[in-house]
Amino acid sequence: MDQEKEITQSKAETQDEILLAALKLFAEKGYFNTSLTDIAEAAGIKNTSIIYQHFKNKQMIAAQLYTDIFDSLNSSIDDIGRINQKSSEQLRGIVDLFFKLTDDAPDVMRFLLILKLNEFLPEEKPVLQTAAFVKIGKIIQSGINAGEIRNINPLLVNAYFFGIINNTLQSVLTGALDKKADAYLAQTWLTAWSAIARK
Amino acid sequence: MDQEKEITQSKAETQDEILLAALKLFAEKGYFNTSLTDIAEAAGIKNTSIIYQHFKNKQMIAAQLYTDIFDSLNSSIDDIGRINQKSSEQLRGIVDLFFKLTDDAPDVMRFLLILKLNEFLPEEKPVLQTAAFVKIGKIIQSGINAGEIRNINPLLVNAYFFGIINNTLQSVLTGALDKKADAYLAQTWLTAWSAIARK
DNA sequence: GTCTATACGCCGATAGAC
DNA sequence: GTCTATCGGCGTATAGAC
Repeated sequence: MDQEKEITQSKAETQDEILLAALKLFAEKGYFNTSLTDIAEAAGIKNTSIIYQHFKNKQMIAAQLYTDIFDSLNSSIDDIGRINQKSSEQLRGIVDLFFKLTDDAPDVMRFLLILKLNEFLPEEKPVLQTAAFVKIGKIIQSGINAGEIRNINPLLVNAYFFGIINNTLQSVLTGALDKKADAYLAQTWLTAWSAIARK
Repeated sequence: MDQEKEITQSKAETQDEILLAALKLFAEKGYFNTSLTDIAEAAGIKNTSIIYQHFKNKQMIAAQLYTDIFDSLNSSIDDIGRINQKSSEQLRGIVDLFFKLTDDAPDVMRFLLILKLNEFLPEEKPVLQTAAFVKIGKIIQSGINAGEIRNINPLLVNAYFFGIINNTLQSVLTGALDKKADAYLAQTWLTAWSAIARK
C-alpha cells in the first residue's frame, strides 16, 4: 500500500518541488516575470500540465506559499512567546529568527520582505493583519504597558523597530551588505531596540 | 507659430498626461497589473496607438518616470547641500523633503519606496546607485568623518536611518498610519537621527 | 496518470485608411 | 496626425491520446 511511495515520486513530493521551485523563482524574478513553464522546468517536470494536477492555477501556488510561510512564522512566534516573558526578550527572539531565516532560507525572507504580495495575491490579508504580525503588535503593546517601550503610537514603534531590522535584512538579501546577516545581528538589534526602548 | 499650442493640446501636454496617468496606475496597481489600455483611458486618450507616438513601448514610459523622478530628487538634494553644511542638517533636509513628497505627491513616493523597479526596469541602476542616493551615501560618510555620526559601516548607517524613515512613510502610504506624514515628522526624525548619531 | 497537442484570451505593438 | 482594425506572440489553461 505504501509501496508506490517508494517506487515513484509521491504526489506530495512533486507538490513540494513545485512550491520550492516557485518560491525560488518568485523571490528571484518576481511573480509576473515567472511563467508556469519556468516553474515546471525548475521543478524538473516535463510540462506545465502536471502543475494543474496539484494546483488550480498559478495564483494558487503563490497562495499556498503564503499560507505555509505565514503559518510557520506564526507558530515560531508562539514558541518564542512560550519561552520568553518580557517584550524585549520576545522581540529579541523574533529578530534572531529573522536573521537566521535570512541566512538559511533567503528566498523565504525575500517572499516576506521584498515581494509586493498584494500585487498578485489581492485576496490575502496584508502582512500586518496576519496572525503572526498581529501577535507582534500585541508584544509591542505589552511592552508599552509594562514601561519597557516608549509610550508612543504602537504602529510607529513597529515602523521604527522593523524599519531598522527589515531594511538591514533587505540590504543583505540584495547584496548591498556583503556579509551574512548574522554578522550584523548584535549591532542591529541594539540599534533597533534602543530606538524604541524607554530611556 | 505658437498658435497650435493654444488650439489643440500640445505634444508635450499629451506626453505629460500619459506619464501622470501611468505613474498613478503603476503606484496603485503595480506595473504588470497596468495595461496600456488602462493608461490610455486614464490619460483621456481614445486608444493605445497614440501612446506609441510618444513612447517606444510600455517599458519606456516607466523608464521616463524613473529618469524624471530621480533627476528631480538629485537636484533637490543638490539644493539641500548648498544650503546646509553639517551632515545632520543635510539629512534633516532630505527627511523634510521625503515627508513633504509623501503628503504632496504620494504616487512619486510609492514609485520610489514601494515599487520593485528592477522587476520591470532591469536595465536601470538600482536605487542605491543613482546619483541622488550616492550623494546621500557621501553625506553619511562626511558625518562619520566629522564625528557627527557613529563610526560604523556607512551602509549600516544608511539601513538604520532610512529603515526608520522609509518604513514610516510606507506605513503612511499604505494607510496603516492614518494621519498625514507631517504629523509624524518631528518624532520620526528624532528617532532616526538618534539611531545613527554619535552619543 | 503522463504528456502531446492545442485552444483561447489578453495585451503589446503595427499597418494603413482617412 | 488621429483612429480603426488587426496582427502576433506569449502564457495560462484544457482536452484527450496513450
